[in-house]
Amino acid sequence: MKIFLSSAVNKIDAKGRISIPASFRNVLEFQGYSGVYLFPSFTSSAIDGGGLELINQISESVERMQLFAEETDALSTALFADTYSLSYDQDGRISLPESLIEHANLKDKAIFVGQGRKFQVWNPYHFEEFKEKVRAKALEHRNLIGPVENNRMKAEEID
Amino acid sequence: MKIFLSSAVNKIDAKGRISIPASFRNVLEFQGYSGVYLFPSFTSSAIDGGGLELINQISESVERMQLFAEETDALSTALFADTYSLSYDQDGRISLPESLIEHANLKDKAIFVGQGRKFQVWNPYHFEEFKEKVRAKALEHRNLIGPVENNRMKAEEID
DNA sequence: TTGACTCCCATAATATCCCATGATAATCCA
DNA sequence: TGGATTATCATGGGATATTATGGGAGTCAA
Repeated sequence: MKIFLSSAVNKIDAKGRISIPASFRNVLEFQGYSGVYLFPSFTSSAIDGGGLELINQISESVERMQLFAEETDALSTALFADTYSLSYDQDGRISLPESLIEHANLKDKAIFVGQGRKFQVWNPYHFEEFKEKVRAKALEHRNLIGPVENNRMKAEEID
Repeated sequence: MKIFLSSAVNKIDAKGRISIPASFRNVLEFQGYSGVYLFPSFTSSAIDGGGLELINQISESVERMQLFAEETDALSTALFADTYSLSYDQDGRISLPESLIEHANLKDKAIFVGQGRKFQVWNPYHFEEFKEKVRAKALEHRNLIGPVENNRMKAEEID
């Protein structure tokens, strides 16, 4: 089990805690850290999250860019200033920082959405809206995705 | 045996469990994981499934995209948010997530349909309807199908 | 003290483990 | 070859483990 898959709605309790889905915790612990790295998504009102592998990939790609010193500083500030490292308790719960809650517009529930090597945390209501757009895009780009749908007839050829 | 062949109707029991056909389990274990990856089909009210090979092909096609590219979030959400990794128990059974049951309109029975490197899970009744449409279309387009040998797996890939 | 944050335990719902059974298919052997 | 013995498989059900979540008690700092 190596990647973040599927999605789950969990509750934010009265103390501000929320459970990380058990299947996500498996992936995180496989990467060697009983916690998550969270930061505001650049493109949506959601929280991006991942484990050690994600953080390593991001810092490596910054180094590979071979920028001038001040550009590297600016970029890593942009990437890491709002990134939180949160280790979860023995029941698998974290409490989210206020700035992330605001960025993602979270109220009493949040949905954890698997995206392969990372995941996102959304207000469930806003995620439904996003998903509608996603479906349209996925159909457009279906041919890029690989072998999944290529070995059988497409629906429009049948109906 | 390396590919998913033939089909079988199995029962969904009172606890929501269903057996993966034994011949499918052989293929899955050959790929190195005693479980399946399931996700809603983009084009039909069925569940698409496969093993490690399928999920690796999908993740590789996403990895090739840029980490922060604008559409990467959308695409990986479409691919991974509704994909479930379900390892079966020692009797070869899984319990299907509610969202997949709804998508495929499953009641008390489901048919597993081999499709080579992946398979599908259908409500048996809906699958029969689908097959009728496919047959009709195949007759219309039979002149396009070409020589038989080109469309079939080679013998050594099957045994 | 007050509020924020731990750690720990309780619980209900669900999922998984383990064993049993009947049916069918495969194997064996005289 | 044919009949009997074994395996394998799908499925049922009781027992156990896991999960998400609520809440009590202790810690620390302002």
